[in-house]
This record gives sequence, structure tokens and C-alpha cells, in this order.
Amino acid sequence: MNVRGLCLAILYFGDATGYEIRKQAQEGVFSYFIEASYGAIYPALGKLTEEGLVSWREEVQSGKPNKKIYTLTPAGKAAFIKDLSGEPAPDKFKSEFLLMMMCSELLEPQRVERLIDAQLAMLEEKIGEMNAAYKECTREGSRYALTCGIQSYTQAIDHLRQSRKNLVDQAGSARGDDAGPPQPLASMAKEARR
Amino acid sequence: MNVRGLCLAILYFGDATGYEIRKQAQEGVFSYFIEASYGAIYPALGKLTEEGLVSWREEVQSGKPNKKIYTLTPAGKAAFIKDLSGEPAPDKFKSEFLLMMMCSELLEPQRVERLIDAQLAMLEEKIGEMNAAYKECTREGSRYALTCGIQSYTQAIDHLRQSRKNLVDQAGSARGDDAGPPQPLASMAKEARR
DNA sequence: GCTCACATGTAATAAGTTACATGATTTC
DNA sequence: GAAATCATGTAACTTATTACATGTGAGC
Repeated sequence: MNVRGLCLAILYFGDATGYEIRKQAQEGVFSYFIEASYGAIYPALGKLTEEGLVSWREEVQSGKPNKKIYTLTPAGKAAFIKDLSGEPAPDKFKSEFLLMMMCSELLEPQRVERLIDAQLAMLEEKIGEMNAAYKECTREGSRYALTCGIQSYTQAIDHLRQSRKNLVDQAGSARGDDAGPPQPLASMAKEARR
Repeated sequence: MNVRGLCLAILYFGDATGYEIRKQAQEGVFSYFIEASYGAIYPALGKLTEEGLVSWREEVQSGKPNKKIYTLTPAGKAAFIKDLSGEPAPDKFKSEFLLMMMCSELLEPQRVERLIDAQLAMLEEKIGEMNAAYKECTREGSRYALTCGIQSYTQAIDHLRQSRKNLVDQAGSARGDDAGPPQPLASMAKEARR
């Protein structure tokens, strides 16, 4: 689902400004499984307005630009339901942290320690945010999505704490120019054996 | 990390063709946290060759295009280590499935059931692949990354099995044109109250 | 006979990121 | 005095996706 669908989804749950949509995607109920930047949201909202799928009213403010509060139109709700009728794209997870852990034999042990601690802190912060969102959340779907995130991150913390020592201990073992090739990956062994 | 870094990473573990790199990213040790398509890999490999970070040799084959087996050059290894020295980009997870679950009150119960079953099947398949990769895997970093994925998906299956009934039962409750606005999300309540 | 695995690559297009531009108010 | 929050938006740029093009051999 692209930013368009994401705006539709968030607006389905209630009126919001572009700013608030981004916040939902960053800290709210959607934060576990959605991404969106201003540079994507504002243009998307403009386009949705053109298409008649959302409308907006202005709320005057002083000192900041006036708020533009967007609402899903009936056509917008219909479009959203239609979007929802397709097959979901496969889940995607990307982690540079894990890539670095895979290559930690090339990193200084101290750096590996710092990376791990930063990751643990990040995971704890996200759990905090999700717990906060969970408290006031009554819909079954939202509760399911949030507990997915909370449980997943909680487990990631446990696992990382347990692995920390091993990861740090073997770090740096392949540094230096003379360090030959690494042990090949299992699935590449065939290739390497030739 | 973009496709360039990913090619460097995979080639660090051993020589490979573009085809094999994609496979690693799709089913191998990297599959849990990396994505890459041919349309991204082949051009990246060409560019890396120009920059002198990788080199290749040809292996003649009949019936298929000759294999181009890429190797990381010393300059490439150095560049990779340098890439690794930056701060890792934050992890990213995207899931249309979870978005659909959040909106399952708009979906027919039968469809929710089908979506859940497909998701469970997908999770099981991925676990199978990762277990296979794990068996022959000795590096600490790789084992950590793989167990991350295996544990995470295993938990996701448990959680989804437990939630299945609740999700299906409440599905469809907001279908129809007359279904008023949904219960607003917690963080939007303030907005809605005005 | 059909589909999958193998194997390379290009080109058009879609999509989103980053940085910029502006500026008051609040908190540390 | 600095940084974060609120609040909008644009433009240049990067990046990757999708579909196409080509072709054999193996297994069902």
C-alpha cells in the first residue's frame, strides 16, 4: 500500500491534518507497520482532494500556517474499501542493524557494543510508544496490530540481550588486510567448492 | 543500505552471480531483512565494476547466458567496511496485512479468514527456509540474524492463531453505507471531541 | 504441454526521500 | 540560547519496481 492508501486508512479512523497523519505513522497505532514522510503525504492529500476522495476545512491559527483538516468523503470510503479488496502485498522488513550484526567480525567490538545498546534503546522506546497507544485502544484490529509490535519487539530485546556477549566476543575477528576470505555462507559453499 | 551495499555485503561472504545475489536476498540468510530485485541488482553490479569495487569472470554455459561471477576486490572490501562504519538506518517494517487487520471491520469475515490463513502459510514457509539456512550456518552473526527471524515469525504465528477467532468474529461490523464513523483512534480522540 | 529454475539485462515509470523555505511558541 | 513542536508545502534527486526481451532443460 502506498501513501495514498495510508492516508485513506488513517482518515477512515477520523479527520486529521497532514501533520497528524505523519504522526500516526510515526508514533501512533500505525507506527509499527507503516512509513510516511511529509514529502509524500502532502502531495498525496492534494491529489486525493482533486479526485474527490477527501475534502478539507480550514482552522485558523496564528503564528503557524492554518490547519487543513481532512475528511474522508463517501467516495473516499468506497475507494478505500476497494483498495482493501485486493491481495495484500507481502510484508517487508529491512534492517541495516541486522546486516551489521552479520558482518560484525569486521567491526570493532566496542562499536558492536554501542550498536547493540542503541538498538536496545530504540526497541524499548518503540515499545513504550506502542504501550501508550494500546491503553486507549478498543478496536480488535488495532489491538491485534499493536500487540504484534509489542510482542515482537519484546522478544527482539530478550534475544539481543542473550546474544550480546557472543556477538561482542567474536567481533573484529576479520579485521586487517591479511584476514583471508570469511567462512562462506552455507548456500554459497557449493559455489566456493568448485 | 541500498542495493549497492547489499551486493557488497553478499559478495563479502563469497563470489556470486547477480542471480545468486537475488536468491540470497530472497531465500537465504539475508532474506529476513533485505529486499532486492533484478532490475536493481544488475545495474548496481555494473556500477560497482566501473568503480573497481568488484570484478568478474565468465563461466561459459550452453543454453543460458554465460554466468558472470562477481568477486569483491580489495578496494571493494575497504568500501564495504567504510559503509559499515556509518550509523545504521532505522529498521523498517511494512505490512499491508496488518493494515487490513486493523480495518477488518470493513471486510467480510470469510475474507478475513482467508487472509489470516494465507498469512499463516507464508510465515510457516519462511520459517522453513530460515531453518534450512540455519542448519549449515556457523558464523555467530548469521546465526543471530536467522534466529531473529525464526523467533519473530514463530511468535507471529502463535499470536495470529490466538487472535484468529476474535478477528473473524468482529469482521464486517462496519460494512454498509449507513455504518456511521468508526470509533476514533485513541490519539485522534482529542481532535474528534472538538 | 506447461511451468519452474536457470541466467542476463534494459527501459519506462512509479514512488518516495531529503533538503529547503518560513516562522511562532514552548521547553530545557 | 538552543532545540523541539507545531504546521504547511515544493523541488530536485535518488531509488527501485515492473514489465519486457530471450532461451534452454528438467520435471510433472
